[in-house]
Amino acid sequence: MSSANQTVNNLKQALINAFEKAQEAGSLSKEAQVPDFAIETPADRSHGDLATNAAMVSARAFRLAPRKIAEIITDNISLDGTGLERCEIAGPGFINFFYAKSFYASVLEEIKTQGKNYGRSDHGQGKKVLVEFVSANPTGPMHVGNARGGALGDTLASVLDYAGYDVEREFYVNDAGNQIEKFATSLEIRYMQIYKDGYEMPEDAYHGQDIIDHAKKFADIYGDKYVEATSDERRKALVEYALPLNIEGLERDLLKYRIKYDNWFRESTLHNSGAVKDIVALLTEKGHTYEQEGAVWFKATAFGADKDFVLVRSNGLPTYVVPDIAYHYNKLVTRNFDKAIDVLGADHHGYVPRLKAALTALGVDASRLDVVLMQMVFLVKDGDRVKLSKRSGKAITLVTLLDEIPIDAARFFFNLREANTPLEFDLDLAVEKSSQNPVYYVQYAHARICNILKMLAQENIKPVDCTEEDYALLTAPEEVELINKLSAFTEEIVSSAKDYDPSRITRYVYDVATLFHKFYNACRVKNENTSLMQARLALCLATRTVIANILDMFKITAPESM
RNA sequence: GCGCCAAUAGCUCAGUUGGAUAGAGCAACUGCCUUCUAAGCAGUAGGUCGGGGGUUCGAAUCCCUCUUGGCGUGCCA
Repeated sequence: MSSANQTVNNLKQALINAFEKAQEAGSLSKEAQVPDFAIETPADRSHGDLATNAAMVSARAFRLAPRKIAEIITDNISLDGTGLERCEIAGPGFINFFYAKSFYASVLEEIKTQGKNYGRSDHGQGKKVLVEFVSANPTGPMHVGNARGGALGDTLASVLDYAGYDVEREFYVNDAGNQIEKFATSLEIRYMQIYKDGYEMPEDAYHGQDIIDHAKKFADIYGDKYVEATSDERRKALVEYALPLNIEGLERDLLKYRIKYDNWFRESTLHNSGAVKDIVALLTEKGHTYEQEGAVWFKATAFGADKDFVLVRSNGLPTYVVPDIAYHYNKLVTRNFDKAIDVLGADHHGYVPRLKAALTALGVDASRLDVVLMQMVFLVKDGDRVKLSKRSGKAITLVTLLDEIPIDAARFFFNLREANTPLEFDLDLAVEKSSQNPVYYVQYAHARICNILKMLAQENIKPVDCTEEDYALLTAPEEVELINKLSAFTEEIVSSAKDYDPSRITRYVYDVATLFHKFYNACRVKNENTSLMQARLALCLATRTVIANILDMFKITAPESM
């Protein structure tokens, strides 16, 4: 447990004790129950390091003015052993607490001891979590939305790992169903166009250049062998040729994006194993389906969804939802993950209640499925939005994007905003090597620290262990604020994991960098006073550890010089 | 029509789950390098938190309502 978290717990207990003591002494009514109160860090740090609203929220219960209660509490509280030094009453009845000097020393010692593990916690209790993200259609190249999903999902998985979950990353390959049929149709027409006239691409086919390229290369290998074959044979051959290439391509491109999956889960396995059919049978067996106009419907409204929906079309083929249900059943029941987390585009939001309804009907606790919805990405170039269009085949692909901007920048920028808000991605800013570019700003802080160490090492000055007295010399506001920030790291990760929101960490590391740059400008590390210099070196090392751990979590490089 | 999400400084966004004087970064202006990286720092200016009601000690935050925008509401995925 981190020292910051420890201190909060200590304070909570000390406050509870103070209430009890005051009640026993008769200063506060014995009948009244102490309500839940909060301990937080004040927005304005000059108010104190920690604050509680305990007096305010219990005003009604004790029928006393908040400030009066605050006085009684502060008279009765003992801060011994809490890591806090003193407290004072302020404003409408806040009680503000100030850290003891030893707190700062303990933070820096803790970071030093834990090193690469600083920030990790057992919050997740080793629960098994499956994070599924990107899962782009293997029928074509990935687009910018997939790039956001990739950065978000991969980083979220890392955050959960840090927070103590047992995490697996998974890509769901839609290698079956209607989309593959459409893929086959597109390939077939492009292939036939090479040899014959009169083949037109339907409006809803895939019009991208990649389909034409596949058809050409296929023709290079097999020539006109499939022109006279039956359409079924032709389509099968084309798909068997092109699909594996596409899937390899996805894997290769994502690897370049520094994303490595534990599993590539094929939709086709669910069809082959009979799992898809079983879902329909199971729901029917339980009496949750009915037939109408030749189709099999699921009574989703009985399980909280807004509408019933079709499971099996009148042509006998299942809709896309059935394999999806089978897939999530597989995640939560067959493979028994405690949690399944899906990172999806926000246009899927209507589909989530339906999937959950089906899981509920199957007797699965649907709260074990959490969906992170991701809003649209707008690419901005020269101050204008570049409109993305998937249909035209002219959309900017993930590969093109990564050719244009550094991967470090992409992974950082896509985690700049919380998932559920539209994201403006400034292409000009992402390539800029200046202070305006937040990823450079953070990396620069890391490089600066490395440079200080390097310069001092040249003068044979090396970091040594510090005593409490050495640490106690860190009293400048810039030093104190930086240490405070570093102490909050573990809690920050836990919050980020709870909210499924890696962007909290992005902002956090930016704040750390800011506070470091301020410290750097205000306090010279190299110093006549050896004790002070060593204490500041320890602070530098601790800062570097935190920044490096976060960049590692984000799979962004931490340069030693820039 | 119904449902989900959003609206905060000129722009892009935070706002610790209802707390203290609403904060950053860009853009604008003014300063700071003979001393560890100026890819940095300090400062000035910028606000009817979309509008209107309500809840209470206290609201950007919760409830209602209206306005505007995005998305969904397929026997497409």
